[in-house]
Amino acid sequence: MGHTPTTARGRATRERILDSAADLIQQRGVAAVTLDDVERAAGVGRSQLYHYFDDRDDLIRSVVHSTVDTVLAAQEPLLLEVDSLAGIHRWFDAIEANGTRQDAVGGCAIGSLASQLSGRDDLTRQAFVDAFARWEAPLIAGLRRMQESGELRPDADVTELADLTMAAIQGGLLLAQIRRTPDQLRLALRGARAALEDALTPLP
Amino acid sequence: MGHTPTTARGRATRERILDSAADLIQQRGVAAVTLDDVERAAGVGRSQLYHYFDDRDDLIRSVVHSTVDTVLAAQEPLLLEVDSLAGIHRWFDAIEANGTRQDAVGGCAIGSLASQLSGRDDLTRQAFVDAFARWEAPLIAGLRRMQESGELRPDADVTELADLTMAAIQGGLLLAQIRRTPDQLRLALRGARAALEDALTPLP
DNA sequence: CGTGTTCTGTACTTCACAGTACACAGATTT
DNA sequence: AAATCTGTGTACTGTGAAGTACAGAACACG
Repeated sequence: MGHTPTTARGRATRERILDSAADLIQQRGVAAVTLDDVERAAGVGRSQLYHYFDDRDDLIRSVVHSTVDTVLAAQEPLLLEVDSLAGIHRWFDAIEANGTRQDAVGGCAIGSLASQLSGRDDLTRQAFVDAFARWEAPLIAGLRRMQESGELRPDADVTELADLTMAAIQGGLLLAQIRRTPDQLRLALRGARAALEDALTPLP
Repeated sequence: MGHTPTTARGRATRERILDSAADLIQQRGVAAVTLDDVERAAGVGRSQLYHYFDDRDDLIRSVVHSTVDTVLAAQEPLLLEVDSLAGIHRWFDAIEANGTRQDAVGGCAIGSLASQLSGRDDLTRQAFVDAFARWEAPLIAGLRRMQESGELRPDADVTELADLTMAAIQGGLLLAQIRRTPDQLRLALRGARAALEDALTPLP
């Protein structure tokens, strides 16, 4: 785990390392980033890296955790609103808007990391399983509330609907990343929309 | 490009190298595979590698091409049948069956490579753009035939439906890879199914 | 202040891995 | 069977990048 900084300066340095590393990794991929690169980008020396992190792997793991936290923190306010079809549409719109930002055409930060690292060891893979579970949880909760309020059919499987939605997001972002055309995400979400609307209680 | 083998033995060796490299990369990811690993797995010496390939990058590129060809060749017979809802369902079923095979829980061979390598250079990224275009082409053609025969609504955008379907496949395989639960793919495809059925001509 | 602690800069070591050199073997042609 | 091309085995070199050593600066607290 390396040393946890106690002073403000130390915390700032650790953050700077983490942010620089996350940026570089996002741009070039995990394998193409060296510690020298991170040092240069963060403006720190070798000793800092090994002061705050055990080794390269520890740094990568820390980047994974920090990336997951960042993404989920950004999603949270919108995800908590998901308890009606309108709420879902607002969430989708936000995701699409976010995916259309120029710098986000690098795909989903979590998804990219996941496909690069999940083959590494089971512990790393588990980190991503957890990340997706945390991401999905508020969606499942919202869908369940929709079911209780009668908006969603009682026989609909909310877990499966949530899984399907996550898959659409990930697939859409992957294609957007490859094709460098952000609207792939919008199209991908159309499928999830269709499936969700199918599960609505039919109007009387 | 390295030397193209002229004898049967040469071709066999080149194939052996390519297959071993593809397997290793599929299992561990591009970065975690060294030339020594490939040599051992293929049972060849260093000189063979540099006889048939210019350098490591050339080998990787060749693996990409060969992987794309393999996947598309496997898909082709089913994709050509896609010109009715029943044909689509048969194709989906085959994809699901394939994704459920134990060794395929490593996600989509093309998708995995794409997210690892598309950030490298534009030429490599373009290879994946082409790969997905080739994959999608017969699907688009089939949907168009369905439109001409009246099975699909005339105002449906077949390209968008195809994109949406590809995204569902990729997202489903990514989640399946991370969660090691093959049925994520089945769920993901349910969204595509819903969108496709929405685009059918309503029964009179 | 001064003393211990946290933090930082630089130069070094080590090693794994890509890439090279070169000799040997097996086939094919005439 | 000589000549020559294609293919193969092994041992080597060079380098880039991870990891280490250690001295020096900034800071906390008496």
